[in-house]
Amino acid sequence: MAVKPRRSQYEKGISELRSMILNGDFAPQERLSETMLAELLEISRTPLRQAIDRLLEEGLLERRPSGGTMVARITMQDIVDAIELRGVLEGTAARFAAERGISTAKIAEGNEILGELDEAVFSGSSPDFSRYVPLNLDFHIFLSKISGSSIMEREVDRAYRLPVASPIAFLGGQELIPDFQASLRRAQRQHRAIFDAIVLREGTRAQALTIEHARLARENLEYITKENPKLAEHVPGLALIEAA
Amino acid sequence: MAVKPRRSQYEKGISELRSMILNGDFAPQERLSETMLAELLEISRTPLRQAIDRLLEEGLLERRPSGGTMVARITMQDIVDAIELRGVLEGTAARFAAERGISTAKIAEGNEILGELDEAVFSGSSPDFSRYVPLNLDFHIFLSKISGSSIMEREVDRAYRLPVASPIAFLGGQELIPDFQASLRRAQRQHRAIFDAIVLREGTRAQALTIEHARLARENLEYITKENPKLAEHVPGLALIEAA
DNA sequence: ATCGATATTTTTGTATACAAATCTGGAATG
DNA sequence: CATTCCAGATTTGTATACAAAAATATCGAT
Repeated sequence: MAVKPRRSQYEKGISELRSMILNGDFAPQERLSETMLAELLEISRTPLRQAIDRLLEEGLLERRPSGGTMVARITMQDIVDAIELRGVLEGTAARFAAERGISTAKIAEGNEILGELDEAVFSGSSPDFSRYVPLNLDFHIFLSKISGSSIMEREVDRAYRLPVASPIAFLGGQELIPDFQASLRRAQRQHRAIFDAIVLREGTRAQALTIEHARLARENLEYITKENPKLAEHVPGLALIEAA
Repeated sequence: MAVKPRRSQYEKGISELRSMILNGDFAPQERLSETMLAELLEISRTPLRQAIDRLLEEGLLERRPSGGTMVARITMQDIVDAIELRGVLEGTAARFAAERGISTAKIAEGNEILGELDEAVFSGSSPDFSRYVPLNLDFHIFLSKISGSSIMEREVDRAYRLPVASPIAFLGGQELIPDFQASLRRAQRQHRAIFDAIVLREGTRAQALTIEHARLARENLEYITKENPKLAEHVPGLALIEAA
């Protein structure tokens, strides 16, 4: 781990500041001074300010009325809404793909991913999380790509960066959660149904299935908050939710 | 016009650079050097770079593979997609409003705006554009506000900044276009239908009507490109569309 | 003349200095 | 004792200097 990845200070600022925020390193309402942050992250104010601008865009930071920035106040409702929004955008991408049609090459590519996901989920006695997680992300990215719209592709990608809305947000420490095994199997059946609808050019169905698929994340969210709050530690960003 | 509005260099950079891009002041593929732009806009590179970052976010600028930035290549399909995306987001906001219900105060506020829009559109012998345009924007902003979701409000607002997707994109020089008068009357009837559905808590209907409402912009776009290309000058940004 | 290697110039990324705005604490005043 | 106002100290916004990287030009060899 001694290797320094040699990325720009700006990127370093974004990713380090983002993980500090998600980690709950800053008190709510606390004014974050630029000089303090620059010292903390060991970068100068110029790239730091770029990083701050970006995290303001993402909604992780908020401008304070008096000037200056602070960690955004995120409510449970915001997360539910962000998940729904992701579903709507992914659903629109799926509808576009169905309406516009996809090439046989893309059909093959989709079947390839789905086949590997089947392997990961159904082949052993219990799902293989470490294989599932990257493949699941692959499938979701694939969905946005086959929309045939660079605008949709960009906006779906952007929705993944909203707090706790990413399709892998709840999969981080999930090897620890036996209760989520059934959820994974359901998810994979939904993946197949979505792709099936797209291939059959059934846009409305593809869209509806995709929106419903995103709501699995909401179920996971509700399970964690109501049944097993200890798991919240494994979901980055869930810690900073306001008590509401 | 001697008064200097005393805004920050950063905001000045955004708005001036944006209008220069939409104006077609830069050749396609042309590499935009920071020093050149800084000189042109009479601001230093620091706020200029912030402005560039912002316009990259908005999709008006693109990073060149070799480094540096250039004006984004926007196709007609991108604009159609951006309009559809706006419809989807506004439609989701309308669905949220219907599903979650809105207060009687908000109902009154909506009726207020709709009443004034009726005045502007139906009272005289022909619609009053100068009154219609700001009221129309008011109604659309109102829609996102009553969604009850700050996330949706933000994302709808963001969609308005996508190239030529704003609900007022085609209304700039519209007093010159008699053919659009009927379109305005249809739009206002749709406004009423959307709000009616929201008040009646009919989420699916509100959503579908709102998406269809956005497609009026697509009709206007098609009219301009196919029937009356000269009008494209009045729609900022339409000039830089690739010939496809 | 063409290609490739090297030198020169330009361009971008980062740090830092400075100025304008804002905040904070406390003294003076009612 | 509360309030207003001011001075000092932060803090942010902007300009600029410098270094690293990239692009471009130059020149020589084939």
